[in-house]
Amino acid sequence: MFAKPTIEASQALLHDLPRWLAAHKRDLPMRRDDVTDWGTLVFEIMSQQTPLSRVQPIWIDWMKHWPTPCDLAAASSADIIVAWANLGYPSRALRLKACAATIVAKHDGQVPLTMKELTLLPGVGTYTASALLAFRHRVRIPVLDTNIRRVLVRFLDGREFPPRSTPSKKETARAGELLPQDGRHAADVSLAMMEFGALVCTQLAPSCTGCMMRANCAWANSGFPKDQKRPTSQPYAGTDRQARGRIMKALRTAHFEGKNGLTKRRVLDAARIDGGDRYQPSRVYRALLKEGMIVYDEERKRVTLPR
DNA sequence: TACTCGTGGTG
DNA sequence: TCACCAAGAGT
Repeated sequence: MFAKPTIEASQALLHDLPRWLAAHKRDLPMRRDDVTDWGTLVFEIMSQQTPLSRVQPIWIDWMKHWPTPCDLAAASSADIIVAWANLGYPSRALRLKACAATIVAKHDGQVPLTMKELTLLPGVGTYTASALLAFRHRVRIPVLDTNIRRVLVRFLDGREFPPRSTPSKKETARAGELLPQDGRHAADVSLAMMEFGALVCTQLAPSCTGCMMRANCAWANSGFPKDQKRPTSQPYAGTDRQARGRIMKALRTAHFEGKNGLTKRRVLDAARIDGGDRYQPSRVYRALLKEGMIVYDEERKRVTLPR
């Protein structure tokens, strides 16, 4: 299922790709050496399913306001959700605050540096933990994001897409075995594969013409076979997610403008969208309350972001 | 395991 | 125009 690289393929992955990266590397403030562990962790969580171009300005502003876990743990949830702005999946903002609180409570304010401790933090999964250890601390550990997985299965296995939505143990093991022994070099290889997947070996329209990896690419050498089942794309228009987004945007705007929340009626109106069913507004409203994303003030009769 | 969780750019 | 996409995690 998961092929080992040939000598030539290994050479391409371990030497050609890092060299390519050096020539194409962007000077991102999130990658600078003086960024703290916490800054890196914030960046990785913001980057989950989110384009870097959208993350960069918000991350810069965010780190000025809340440079340490202690700062964020003490901040208002409402301010945090407003600062999260249009990054999407705003539950990540609350998880990031919970993550900060856990680091303060259980790790004396210092970001822990073991896979076990990291993945126990709210919002931190296998990818985020390994990315912090590899890119910030040069630990030799496989980093399997969607780009690296796609690059590896195309280049080594001749498949268009990874077989599962989440990496199996065998896939993770193969990715770990092919890394160079030196941690610093290994991190360069991972970052190069990630960037290469994002810029060249893309999901929809890879730039295979003139690709520097083509000679050893198993996918190219087998004629670019199309995968039968493509990754499931998620509809959005008319869904609960869109309705939730409308509510959160209305409350972010109200909070930003200094208003004391909105009436429940206004909130339910905001949730009415084309394609939604008649129960959708109240359904998503209740869900957001339950998740702690919004709060209802009984006395003032106002819906607000959580304090 | 499969499903749910936003948002705005893009070909 | 609109389906598809972008450094995953939680349940």
